[in-house]
Amino acid sequence: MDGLTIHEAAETTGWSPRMLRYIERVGLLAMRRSQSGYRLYGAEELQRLRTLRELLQRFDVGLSEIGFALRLRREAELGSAVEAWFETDAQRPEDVPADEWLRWEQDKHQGLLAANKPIPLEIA
Amino acid sequence: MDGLTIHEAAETTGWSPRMLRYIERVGLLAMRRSQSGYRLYGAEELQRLRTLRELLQRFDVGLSEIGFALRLRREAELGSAVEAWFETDAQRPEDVPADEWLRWEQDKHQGLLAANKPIPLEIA
DNA sequence: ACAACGTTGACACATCTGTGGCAAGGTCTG
DNA sequence: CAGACCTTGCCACAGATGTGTCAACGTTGT
Repeated sequence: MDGLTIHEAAETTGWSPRMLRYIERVGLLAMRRSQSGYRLYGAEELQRLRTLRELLQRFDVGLSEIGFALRLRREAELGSAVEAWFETDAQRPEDVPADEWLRWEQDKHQGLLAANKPIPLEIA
Repeated sequence: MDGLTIHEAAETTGWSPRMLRYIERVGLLAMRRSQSGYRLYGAEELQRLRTLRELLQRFDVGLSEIGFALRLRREAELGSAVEAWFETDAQRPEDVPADEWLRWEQDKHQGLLAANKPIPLEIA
């Protein structure tokens, strides 16, 4: 029985057992299982879980977002489509007027929306 | 006054005026404004909005997800941190047992969770 | 065999996302 | 100047995310 049980893993990683199952459920990590179906956490898994935790806290992102990043690198079509959409404003013609329309203090404090500065769209 | 108004833009792009404002609010596109503050939509903007629409429908993703993709390419640190997290299972030692633990039919029908097949984590 | 722990599934709840609608007030046009 | 349209802000609401807890049932260790 090599590997910690879910409670032990929870203690050393900072996640709750509940969340460890959830992380698996949303598709971020697939733990290996004992024959009877118990999840087994080895050194790698534990490390990875800790790293994930730091990642989320450091950048204030959610599991679903990491999940999307995973989708981006898994589904090539999606990746290039998104890439293409962003890229569309790479070759900008020179006629961007003195842009003021950006009083982007909006409600940054309110938190979550508009942490991204928008892509300035140049006219045709 | 070059450019359509928000209602006109709404009609030709398929978004509602409400959503056009929302898209701006979440940081995906910054429309240029008339001196009095009206949003102005030119050919480029319209095209981009249509493309965005297709993108979301084709891959069933949300604005927030595109927003995150934007963050990924804007914030270099975030990007590499996420990349690094995924990469950690690139150089896998050869001892992956006959992996069964993947009866990933879970509740795929139930919809949104686990559309991602999880990263199989190899033991140490 | 009994306690301690694991598994999935369900109920619950706060917060966020994506929409709509409405109010109060500014702008444009006939 | 009146009507139509714009702006931002707020209320509302369904569905998703992130967590907790509890139930019903299987596994393990002493």
